[in-house]
Amino acid sequence: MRIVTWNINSVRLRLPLLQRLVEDLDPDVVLLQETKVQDPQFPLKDIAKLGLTHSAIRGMKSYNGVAILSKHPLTDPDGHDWVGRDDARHVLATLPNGVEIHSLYVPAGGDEPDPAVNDKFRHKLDFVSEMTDWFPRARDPKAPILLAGDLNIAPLESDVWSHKQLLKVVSHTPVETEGLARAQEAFGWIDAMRAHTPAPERLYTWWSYRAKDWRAADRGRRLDHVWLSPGLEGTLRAMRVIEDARGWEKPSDHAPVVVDLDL
DNA sequence: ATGGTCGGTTGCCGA
Repeated sequence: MRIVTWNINSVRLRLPLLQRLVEDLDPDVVLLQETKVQDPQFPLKDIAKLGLTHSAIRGMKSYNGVAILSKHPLTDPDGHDWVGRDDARHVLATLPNGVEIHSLYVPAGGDEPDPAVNDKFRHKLDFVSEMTDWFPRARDPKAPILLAGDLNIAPLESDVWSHKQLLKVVSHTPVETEGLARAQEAFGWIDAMRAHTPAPERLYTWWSYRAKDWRAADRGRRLDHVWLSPGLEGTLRAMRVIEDARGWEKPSDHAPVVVDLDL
């Protein structure tokens, strides 16, 4: 089974790029983040033409928004609002093979990495903390669960272009990377991208729009992740970051990540 | 040290 996750940064603007991605990769399931559209306006009919006829979506006006798009039927769609905000950052659904899929968009956290003065950073830390507690309470790690999306944290030194220069930059500060490590440990999540491509090999999924030549500068960060529950241990067959998609016409600033699981 | 670019029921805000 092939699963793709992508922060698309507006699903309506980039529908042609989604079409190209689906034609190129023929995925069973696509997870999206930053769809930036309310549910009634989500382009489900166009996406069904690509063969992704089943969906679980949670959107809002202008900001955030997550989706699960699938060739196969989806049951028990749901979503959670951590930190008590109804802001469309999480959706989940179950595939016919029993695998539960979660699409997640963690708050970016603003510019100032100090929760005392920056409410966006406080929100990010609280969101990760509540999510950390939720999974062991609500789910059995032995169950087959995949969690993927834009976690907005690059945890390892080789997940960023310069560990030293980014230590005080939101996405790579110790309080964030330690929080993400706790979330991973609390449920026993397997970091599928790093299981396939171990550190210290360079592995990025995001390059700023502000660089004049993103490919040459290669100042990337691994903000997008695919996590597997212990119940899915041993199923990972392949993983690839579709870096070329960052160079397509009118690109998202995130590249898609594809995993193949033996299910 | 600074400013750089995107998207959205836009003229700022969030990323």
